Amino acid sequence: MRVTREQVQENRRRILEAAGRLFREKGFAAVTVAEVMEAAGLTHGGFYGHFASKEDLAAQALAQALAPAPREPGKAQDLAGFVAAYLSASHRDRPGSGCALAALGSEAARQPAPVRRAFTEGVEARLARMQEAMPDRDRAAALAAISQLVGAVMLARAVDDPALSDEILAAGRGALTEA
Amino acid sequence: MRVTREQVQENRRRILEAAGRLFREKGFAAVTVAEVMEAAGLTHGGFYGHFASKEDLAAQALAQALAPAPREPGKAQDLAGFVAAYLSASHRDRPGSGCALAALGSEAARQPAPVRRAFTEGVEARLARMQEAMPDRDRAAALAAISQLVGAVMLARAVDDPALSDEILAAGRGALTEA
DNA sequence: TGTACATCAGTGAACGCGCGTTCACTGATGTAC
DNA sequence: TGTACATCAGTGAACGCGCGTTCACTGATGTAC
Repeated sequence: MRVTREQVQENRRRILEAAGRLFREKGFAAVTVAEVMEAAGLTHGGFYGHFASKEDLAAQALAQALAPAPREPGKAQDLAGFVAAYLSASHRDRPGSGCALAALGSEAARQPAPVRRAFTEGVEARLARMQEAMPDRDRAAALAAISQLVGAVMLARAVDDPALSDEILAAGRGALTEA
Repeated sequence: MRVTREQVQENRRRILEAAGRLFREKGFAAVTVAEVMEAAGLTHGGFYGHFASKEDLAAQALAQALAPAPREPGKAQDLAGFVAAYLSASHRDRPGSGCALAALGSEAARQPAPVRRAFTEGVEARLARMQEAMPDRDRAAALAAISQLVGAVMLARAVDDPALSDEILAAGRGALTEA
């Protein structure tokens, strides 16, 4: 059944949103096209009307997931607050709505070119933000901070010992706060 | 054709070695049992004589890949040297023989229990080593250093811009050397 | 030590299943008049 | 504005393929005597 042009755009948006969440939760390989479409409230057959392939979806969903959220104008960069939120148990426990760099980092290196491109642009966007939040430090310090954040969340998620997981997050907060 | 008991052990060793390399290079999902067996010089049918399942192989291969290399006795811990080697282009470009934490980190969080157990033991072993290399710092500092190292290599591999990739590694070296 | 037989590691064909992708069809939307 | 028809987004069955796993078989090893 045909659908209004507005509904087409809304459906596309829902597919991308569901894909972004599912990829972050389960990884690229474990998510199926049918699963994404079902999460978006559609059937799998219509998928190829919106995207050329699963790879195309992965690249676009990653790009959207990593697109910088529009910053409230006038709101100052708050490094301490950002670090606390990033290295929180809540972020660790909700990868689906969290940072895609930490959720998909080691998988991204093996993805086809468009996916790596989206990932790289995400790193660059986060770098720009981090530099704004650390105006008295150089670009290298901002890059190191991003590595620290991403590495800590990734390890905190992978480890099966809750105490060690909490310790990893706390250690990251300590390292980035004292610096 | 039956094979000597020594050959059985040698074959098992080769399967684990090939699996450890392939999993780090391609990730858990992208590696097939047949591919591992072929890399070990065998045919796929014999696999289940050695391992209960692909998951069992993943857990054992990861445990072996993360087992601490026997340290040369008397050799002092050299933090600067370790950091330089870990954050080198050579390590970045050879995941198959590199650190499994960086190669499989974000995927490990979604693996079944035995794989996560092996990963966790790997983190603990690296933590013990790192603490020996940083005798004047506390455990949290060692954990933060590991997060920094793992995060930097992971990002350096995922990014598709060689200059940015080099920059990420250099930033990590700077952060861990000045501290 | 030599021999006969039992064992069993490895082989390769086959099975079942799930996945990405395709396609004929449906029926509501959009448009020409 | 109303009507007839063309368009096309979405549906769901089907296809092809690759993968994990199983299994009957082979033939060299291991062992009992």
